[in-house]
Amino acid sequence: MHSVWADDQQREPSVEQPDGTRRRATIHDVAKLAGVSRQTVSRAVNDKGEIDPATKERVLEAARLLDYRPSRFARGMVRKGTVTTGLVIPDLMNPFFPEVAAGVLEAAEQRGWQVVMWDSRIDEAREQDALDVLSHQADAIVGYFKSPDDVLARHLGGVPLVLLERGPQQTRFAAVGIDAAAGLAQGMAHLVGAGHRRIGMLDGVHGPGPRRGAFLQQARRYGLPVDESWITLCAEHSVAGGEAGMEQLLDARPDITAVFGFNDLIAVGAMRAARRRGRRVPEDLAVLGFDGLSLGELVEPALSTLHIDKRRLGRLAVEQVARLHSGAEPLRGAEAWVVPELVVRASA
Amino acid sequence: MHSVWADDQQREPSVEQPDGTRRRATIHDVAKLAGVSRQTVSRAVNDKGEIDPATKERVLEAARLLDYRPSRFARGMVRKGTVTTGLVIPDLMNPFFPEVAAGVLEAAEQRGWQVVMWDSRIDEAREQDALDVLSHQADAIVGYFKSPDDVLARHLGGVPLVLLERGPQQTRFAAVGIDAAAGLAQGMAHLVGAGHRRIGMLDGVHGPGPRRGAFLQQARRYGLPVDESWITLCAEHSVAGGEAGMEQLLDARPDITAVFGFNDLIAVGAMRAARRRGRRVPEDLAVLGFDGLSLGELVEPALSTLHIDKRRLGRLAVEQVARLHSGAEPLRGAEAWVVPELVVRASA
DNA sequence: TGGGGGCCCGTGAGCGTTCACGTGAACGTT
DNA sequence: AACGTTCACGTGAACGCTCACGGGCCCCCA
Repeated sequence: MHSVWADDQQREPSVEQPDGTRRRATIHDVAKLAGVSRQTVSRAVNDKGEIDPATKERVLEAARLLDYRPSRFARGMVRKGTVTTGLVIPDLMNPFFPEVAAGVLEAAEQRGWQVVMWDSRIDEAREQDALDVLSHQADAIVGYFKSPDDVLARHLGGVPLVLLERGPQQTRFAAVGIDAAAGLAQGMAHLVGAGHRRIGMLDGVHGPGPRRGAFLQQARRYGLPVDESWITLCAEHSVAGGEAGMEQLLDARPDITAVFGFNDLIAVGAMRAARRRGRRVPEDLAVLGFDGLSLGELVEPALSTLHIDKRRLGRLAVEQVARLHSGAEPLRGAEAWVVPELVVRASA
Repeated sequence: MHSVWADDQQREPSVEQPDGTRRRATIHDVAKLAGVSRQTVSRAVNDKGEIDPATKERVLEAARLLDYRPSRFARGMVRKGTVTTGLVIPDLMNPFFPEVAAGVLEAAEQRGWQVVMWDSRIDEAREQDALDVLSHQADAIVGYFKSPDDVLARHLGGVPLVLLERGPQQTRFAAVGIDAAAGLAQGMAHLVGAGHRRIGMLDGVHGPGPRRGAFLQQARRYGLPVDESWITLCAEHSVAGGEAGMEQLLDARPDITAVFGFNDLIAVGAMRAARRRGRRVPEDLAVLGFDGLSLGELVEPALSTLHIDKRRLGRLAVEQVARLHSGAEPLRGAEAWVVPELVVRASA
């Protein structure tokens, strides 16, 4: 069976107007061409009952001829219930975020919601552009944002927002967080248990955050000779960033025996840089990551890491949106946190 | 400065109706509360001119009180120009696709378009669900689809479609393809140039496609003792799939000296399986991938691969959409193809 | 022969905005 | 004193669709 659709859909506008310009066909155009009323056209395209099969076919033929497609706006006006949420991701190249996105998409699909996605590329200005646009087009927004609360509020225009990876004390918006403290408790226990006391950290670009805080807290707890000077900032959250950071850290603290990376990418970079400097991993230097990317299993040696369930993070965020949407109180505290789980492989 | 927004936005509906139920506030509610006309409210929220600063403030205050947000549907009705395209990705866990998506998002953002995303998870039914939904909500759709043209057309309802990675001879829709032939010409030349003649292939789940075709063509060209029996299908496009496939291929053809993987993930799996079997890579077995994922640089040995510019692929797809949208002829042939580039690293 | 009940189909209203006007007041100009 | 201008704001219409009706028509049974 040859379908007319596939051929006709390539040309865009379809109805000639008095002034010569072309315009998308409306339900009225179809009705006129088929010699019926708008309502009958509506019945045909939405295949509801109460229509003669013959006229239905005639109407559909007319619709095909005019390349008619119902306006989603007009439809949305009268049929309530299409929910769209915006999703703002900082960096699609970092394998962490696609997985979070997958969780969001999965949960959204289950609820019959749609997700319009935006890549802020770790740029604060683009992040605000995202808000400006999405606040007009979405019923709620979830995502990663660097901007402070008041800036967000200004660009939000009253649209509900769910922040990813911010603790309740860090924002007055609804949020879904990662329990860095619980994660580092496991991680540091493991490192210390293996005899390490001189432990460095490669922190992310944003500087002091929960992960660094938890790291220092654990260091104090075990009485390690570790303070801020054992921490190096990486210029970017990538393997290259980790390599550069590690070079720097090794210069500053040549005597470290273990290093904790802000995320797996950085940790992998750290391993590479260390080996280039002639240090064996894990014998001379243990490396612990954070995130649990699947690429950690692929590198040599396999990366020990604090694994977090990224899909769950995304699903939780959608859950939060649902609560805001229904007027319920958003989850606060432990329910809205995902706690990392130590995965011991070869690197530490 | 304390913003009212951030607090109020948490509760959802706002206007009490005669029957007791609650309803989202409309521009009319705000107008009534502020004691002005709809038009003045419109002027205030869109901050256009011709309004007294004092009344503007009064109106905005009323809007805040009612948690008023303009309906995107009503707006879309009267203000034309918001373009939304649907993006259907088969598997967000495969690092290849997020990068394509990044290209799509980038190009869409430049044009001021929005992208609603859908993860079909390599499921043909979900793929059609995606079409059913997106055909109602998007002005065009781009993505990966397994379904044949006529099925697609049936679920498309006339919405323009741009297929990713299908050659012009494989579909009557607009498409953006990968020049597998050109890629494999480089790849096989390299392998043969290194002395290999017994070359196997780990193909993807979908069976015979352009990559396999090009592989066999090159094998014939060089007169290699290679036919379909040197090809093993992998159950999934993942490292695990590649490992399993490689086991099988080594059983069937223990004498191969090189193998070409359908994609990098499979190729990495192949390397791992081969090494587990005691074969050194590349000395005993050369491995060549396809895709150019950045994780290829991270594994041991680093993966040689046919690199493709995935972002460009995404950008091209948006370009195609733009053409369809403007009524122009879509790109056909070479302009709509991205050609792989051989990147020689350690594995081959 | 009248009336009840399916079937098809059309009509008006309304969804929430914005746009193109129109209006009245205040002010300055000749 | 009459008139044009500017400013601040309001009024009807239109956007494209669906929903709740209402109205013919034909058939069947009393």
